[in-house]
Amino acid sequence: MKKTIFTFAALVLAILALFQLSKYSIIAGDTSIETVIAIIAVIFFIIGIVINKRVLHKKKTPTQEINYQKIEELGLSKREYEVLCQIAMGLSNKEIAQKLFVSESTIKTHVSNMLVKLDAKRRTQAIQIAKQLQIIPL
Amino acid sequence: MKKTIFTFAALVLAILALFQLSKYSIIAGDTSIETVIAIIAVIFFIIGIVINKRVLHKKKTPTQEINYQKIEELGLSKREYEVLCQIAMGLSNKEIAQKLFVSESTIKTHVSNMLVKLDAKRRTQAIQIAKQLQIIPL
DNA sequence: ACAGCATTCATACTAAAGTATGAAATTTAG
DNA sequence: CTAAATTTCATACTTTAGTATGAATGCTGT
Repeated sequence: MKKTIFTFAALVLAILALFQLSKYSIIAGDTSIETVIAIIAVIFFIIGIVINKRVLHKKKTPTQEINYQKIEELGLSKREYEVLCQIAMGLSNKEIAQKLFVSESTIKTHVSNMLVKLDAKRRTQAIQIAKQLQIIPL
Repeated sequence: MKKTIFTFAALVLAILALFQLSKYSIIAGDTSIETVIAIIAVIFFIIGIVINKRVLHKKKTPTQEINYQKIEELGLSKREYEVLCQIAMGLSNKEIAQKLFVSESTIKTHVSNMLVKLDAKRRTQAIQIAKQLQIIPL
């Protein structure tokens, strides 16, 4: 954060200095107005690009947003969605049952209902569809 | 493409007009040099940001690079890798067999060998591991 | 209170996935 | 050319996945 403030301050000072320099150059008559304007234009053009790049780089966290609205549209219940996520993690029904502290048959019920709602024939297809619909993280 | 050329031409004309305008304003004496420079600076700053945004937007194709070296490290054969990709697409063994014009038992063999090499217990886990290793597209 | 939904579980069944083993044909690299 | 690896396929078997049905419990909104 300190670095950001320092950089910003330095930038402002540099710009002010540039302004003064350009003014004196024009008054002194050894530089045309067009040249000064062109230089200023190029410099700020570059500054614009650099700052934009910085900003975009900051939010370069490809955290795939989850489409919660889609989950509701599909009518997926909380439990069904939990099971779907565990399936995507590569767990078996038995493992999911242990993780969620329920019986395997319960998981089977959830899986079966979830498959119908996602219009999938297999759990692997459910994973594929869920990723496409962006309802589970990549 | 025509739109790009037209936009670019319009931009250049606008800039030239701006230059002339600023020159006359200064000569006429009803605008200070500082003001003109400031306006130019802001305009080019914005132009820089806009152009940068356009360029970055073009290559906004997050085409996940596939780590082919990793595939070799794992000792996955061409066929095993093909099968892995089809599994990730959500296909069953039977469907994969039809797609690759071989018998289902052949696919089973490939799957079994692939699972060992990926150190996975199930095909869903294989998908998960393969994504982590970036050997299949997201 | 009660209808509706989600969650839980069981049993019984079918289908798909995965393992093990053996073997033949093909490709590839030395 | 030969050895090693790949690809192919089959059979038999075990395990996991998925379907169908029925039922009990608990929560929620009207």
